[in-house]
Amino acid sequence: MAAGSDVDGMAWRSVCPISSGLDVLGDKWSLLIVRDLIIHGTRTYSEFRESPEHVATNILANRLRLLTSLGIIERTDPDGAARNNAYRLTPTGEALRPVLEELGRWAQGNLKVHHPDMVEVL
Amino acid sequence: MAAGSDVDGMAWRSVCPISSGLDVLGDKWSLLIVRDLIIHGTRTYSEFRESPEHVATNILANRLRLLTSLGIIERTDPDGAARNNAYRLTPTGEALRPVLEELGRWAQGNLKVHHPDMVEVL
DNA sequence: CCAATTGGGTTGCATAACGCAAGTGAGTTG
DNA sequence: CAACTCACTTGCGTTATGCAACCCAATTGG
Repeated sequence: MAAGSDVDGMAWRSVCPISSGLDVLGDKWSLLIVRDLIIHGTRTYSEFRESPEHVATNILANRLRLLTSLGIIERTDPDGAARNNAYRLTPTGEALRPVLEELGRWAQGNLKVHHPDMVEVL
Repeated sequence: MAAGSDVDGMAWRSVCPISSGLDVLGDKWSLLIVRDLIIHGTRTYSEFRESPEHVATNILANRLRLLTSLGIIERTDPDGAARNNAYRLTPTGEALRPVLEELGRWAQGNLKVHHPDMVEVL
């Protein structure tokens, strides 16, 4: 287990759903992976790396492993070779779409004052 | 500037609103502070500390400063003494309610399998 | 059929963020 | 006016992040 991101090692801070959602998704990268999959449908490791935020490869591999173990994403061909094997959202991951929509809407409405270059997407 | 959390030091990773929202709120504590204010209206420093997730005091002070500098929260009496001075949401902070609602909804529908003790709130 | 390339990672190490415990200092209470 | 809160700050060890380099199997080209 080289760099384990095991769902069984997940430490839940409380019984609150919001807190638990943040235990899983409360970092700067996980929801960006979900965003890319919502936009593109499927995405390979290299394609994730080409997104404008430029995630580091170790972080990317770690998050893909974690999101997979949580059932949020899955490989398009789970038995296939590593090469050319893309990721896609599971229904659980697809269910995050409203969260991203609200977050994007909030940012567009409330962050332009601090970040004027921000654009419209989704 | 003992432990500066300045909005001018904010590093935006890209022009994407979702990415920018995560630049601001993409950690395990900021949205929990917003949650407490949505639930309780106002909250003092000590009250935040009593939430079940038990945030460390330095992190709490840092996030309160950051959220204040971004205009997401404010002090109820900005000119008053530090003591008994509570925080509340600004309209920008209040606008995060749908984000938290969707996150909570998602967690309740999709995380119970990993975290059976999770309860219903909001 | 073999050398070079590409895709999908892992590893090492420096830096930054987090977490805990203890301390500080102004305002309040007894 | 001494003890006690409250709202923080500080120090320091641990964990996470970020960067660059490396690795190996599967193609691809000659």
